[in-house]
Amino acid sequence: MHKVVLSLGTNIGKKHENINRALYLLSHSGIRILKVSQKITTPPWGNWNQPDFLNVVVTAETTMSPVKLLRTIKEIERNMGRTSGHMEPRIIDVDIILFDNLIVKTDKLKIPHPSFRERNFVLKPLSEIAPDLKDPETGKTILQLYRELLLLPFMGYIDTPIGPFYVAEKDGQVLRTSFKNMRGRQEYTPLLDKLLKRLEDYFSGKKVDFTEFTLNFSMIPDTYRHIYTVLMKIPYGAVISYSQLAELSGIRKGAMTVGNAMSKNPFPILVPCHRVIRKDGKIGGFSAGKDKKIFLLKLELKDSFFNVFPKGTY
DNA sequence: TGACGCGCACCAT
DNA sequence: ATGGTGCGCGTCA
Repeated sequence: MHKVVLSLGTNIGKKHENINRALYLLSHSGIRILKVSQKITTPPWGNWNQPDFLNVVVTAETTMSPVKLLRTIKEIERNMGRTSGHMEPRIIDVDIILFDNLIVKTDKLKIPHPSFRERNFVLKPLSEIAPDLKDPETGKTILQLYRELLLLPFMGYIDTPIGPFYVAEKDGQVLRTSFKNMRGRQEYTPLLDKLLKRLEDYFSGKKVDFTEFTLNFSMIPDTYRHIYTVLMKIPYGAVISYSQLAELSGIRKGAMTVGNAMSKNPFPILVPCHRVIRKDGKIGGFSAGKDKKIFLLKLELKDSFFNVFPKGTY
């Protein structure tokens, strides 16, 4: 007999009935439900333009293998009318969170669920029904993981034409932005919500001013912080060279310092390092890839991009 | 603590 | 291509 943890979610139709129906189907498919958590309502994450979710977590027993369990779950989802894909509204979604102490990492199946440690709607209810259960990957108990989750910065993202863009918040300030995946509590706050909507506007080509957001500069060296502050005064659609920015910041012969500061910019887009270009008219580097810098400059400069960067300069 | 060496999304030669 | 440049960081005493 294997002990498993499943997470169920729904955000279409009669949500309580969907959950109950899924539990009924599971329990008649060779999965013995042991404990069912409270149902909790969770705002959508990832794509917020959809209804709230209703979630529960269950502990259960089964003799099935992980792959067989996954197939059974997918079949139940299909039978209940699930058609939509990832990050879309769905009538039912069942995830395998834990399976004994097993660690599985294949394309089709990942156990433990790769992001369950960042999800309140899993850890909170699970810490009520199985606080002492251990995560085989970290060796920590569910209760420990839940306590740690509460200390994690809030994190969200939007899909942009140049890939996902991540933002994190701590104590009402923007902690980081990034084109790379970030760890954090997968939940929106009013601040993240507002920021992501502004970013959506920005990526759709609107002129957006991000200076209303307070950035957390606490772990940033003074010189870099100063350079970032000066750079934030360079408006949308304008560009400046590394050496000019150094001069504006009062650092003589500081082009390299500026380059270093740009390469470590913790707030891409909000601190507009993409507006800093080489003195010889070339584009210069960008941590997330030069193609992204070119996209952002085209976005801001529109047609005049080709005047500022004639053929062969990038 | 402080000095030293290294590396860097640059720049002028 | 090459070497000067400022700064932060890791290392060593």
